[in-house]
Amino acid sequence: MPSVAATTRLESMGYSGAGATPAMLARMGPVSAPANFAEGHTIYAQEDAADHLYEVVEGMVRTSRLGTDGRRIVHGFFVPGDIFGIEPNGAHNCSAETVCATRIASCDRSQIERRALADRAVATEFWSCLLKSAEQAGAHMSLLARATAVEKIAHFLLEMAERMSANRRFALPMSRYDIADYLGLSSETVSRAFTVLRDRQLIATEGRSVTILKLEGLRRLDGLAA
Amino acid sequence: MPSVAATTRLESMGYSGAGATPAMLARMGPVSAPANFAEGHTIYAQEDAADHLYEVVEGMVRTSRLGTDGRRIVHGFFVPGDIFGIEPNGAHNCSAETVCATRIASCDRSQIERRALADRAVATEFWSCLLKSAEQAGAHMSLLARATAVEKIAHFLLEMAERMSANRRFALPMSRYDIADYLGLSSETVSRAFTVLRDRQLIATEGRSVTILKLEGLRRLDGLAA
DNA sequence: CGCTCGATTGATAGTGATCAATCCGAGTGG
DNA sequence: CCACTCGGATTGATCACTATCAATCGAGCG
Repeated sequence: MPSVAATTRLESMGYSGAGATPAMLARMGPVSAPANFAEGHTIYAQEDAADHLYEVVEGMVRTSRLGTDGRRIVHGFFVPGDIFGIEPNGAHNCSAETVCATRIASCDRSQIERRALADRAVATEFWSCLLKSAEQAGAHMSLLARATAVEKIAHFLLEMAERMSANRRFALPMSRYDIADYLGLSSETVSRAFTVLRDRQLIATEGRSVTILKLEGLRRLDGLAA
Repeated sequence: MPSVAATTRLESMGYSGAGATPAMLARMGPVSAPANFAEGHTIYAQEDAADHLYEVVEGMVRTSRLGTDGRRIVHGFFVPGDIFGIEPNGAHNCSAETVCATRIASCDRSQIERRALADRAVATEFWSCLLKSAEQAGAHMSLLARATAVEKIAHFLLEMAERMSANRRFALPMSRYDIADYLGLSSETVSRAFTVLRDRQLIATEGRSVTILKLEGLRRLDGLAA
C-alpha cells in the first residue's frame, strides 16, 4: 500500500477547529508538518515497518486488522490529540486508515527513542502513551467480552463524546460498519441499538451526528467498574 | 484486600521445574527474593497503588476486573517469565490473584523507572514489556470480538501451549469459570467447547490437563490474521 | 460419610447474525 | 435539471449460537 499524499481541503468538511497543531508528539521531539489525507487513505498497512509515530491533528483515524477468513476488527479510533502507530517488533499488527479527511503529524520512532534515553521528560511522555493505550485496550476487552449490543453502543457514545470533548452534540464520522467491527457486532445490530436508544429518548440522531439527551440514562447502561 | 504471606509448598503441587529464578525483571533491576503464595491469594486489588512490578517465577496469576453489576472479566493469565502489574496513574485497573500455588518476584516500580532513565538496556527492556502486553491485548480483542466459542477455546489452547512451552500435553491450573471470564463465555459453553474438540479428536483431556492430538486441526480453527 | 464445589450434560429461551427488502442521500451522466 | 445509480442505513423475518436454568456426577475435604 503506497502512501500517496491527499489533497482534500479540510476546512470545508466541518472537522476543523479542534487541535490545529500537534501537541503530544511535539513534546517528544521534532515533528513533521501535518499532512492532509483524504477519506479512506491508508496511512500504513498490516506488516509494514513500524518506524514512525503519528498524531491526529484534525479528523479521525481507525486502526484495523483482517482475519484470515476476511473478518475485520477495528482496534481503535483516534481523534485529534491521539497518538497511534506505536507497535513492537518493527512491524505493524494493524493497518491505519483515515475515516474522513484528516490531518496527521508524524515523527521518526528511532528519533523519539533516542531522545527518550537522553531526556527524562520525553521518556515519561512516551511511557504514558504506552500505558494509556494499554489501559484503553483493557477497558475495551471488558466491553467486548461481557456487554450487550445496547450497552456497547451506549458506552461507545459516552467514550466518543468524552474523547471529542463534546458536551451533547457531536458528529460520528465513521460508518455503521466501522462501529460494528469495533464493537464486535453486525452493522444491522448497531442500527437497531441506535434505534433502541432513540426510542428510549436517550439520544437523538440526525444522519451521522448524535445528540445525547439523557447522559445519566446512558451511564446506567455502561456496566464497567470504577 | 490485605497481602498475607502464603505458605503452600510448591514442590508438592506439580508446578515446579520451570523458570526457578526471575529472568525478565532481573534484567531491569534489583529483585526481591521470590515469595510463595497459596492458591486464590490476592496480590493486589483493583484501586490499589500500582507501585510494584511482578514476575511469575512458578505457578500462574490471573488479572481480573469486576463490573458494577458483578460481571467478572479476566484480562490475562501470567505464566513463569511473564511480567504483570504495569499500569498507569499509580492505581491498578485490575486485581491480580494466584490461580494456584505460585512463586512471585517483585520489584519497586520507581526504582525501575529510575534505572531506565540511566540505562539504555533497562529502558529497552521496559518498553518491550509494555509493547508486548499491548500486542497481546490487541490479539485478544480480535478473539473476543469475532470468534465463536469453539474457535476461542482452540485459540486459547494454542496460546497456552505456546506460552507454557509445552509440546503436546500440559496442565491448565485455572477453572472453567476463569477460562469463561477470559474468553467472554459461560462456563457451560467452555465445557461444551472442550467436549466438541474432544469429540473431533483434536484434543484429549484428563481432569485439567490437556493433550493436543492434532495441532493443525486446532490451527485451522484459529481465524486470526498473520 | 455427607458436604461442597467444579465439571459436564440436557432443555429451553434470548440475543444477535444472517438473509432480504426498502429507503435515503450523494454523486453521476444524460 | 432530473433520472439513475450506488453505498450506507434502517427495518423485517428467520436462524444459529450461546446464556441460562436445571440435574447429575465426581473429587476433595471436613
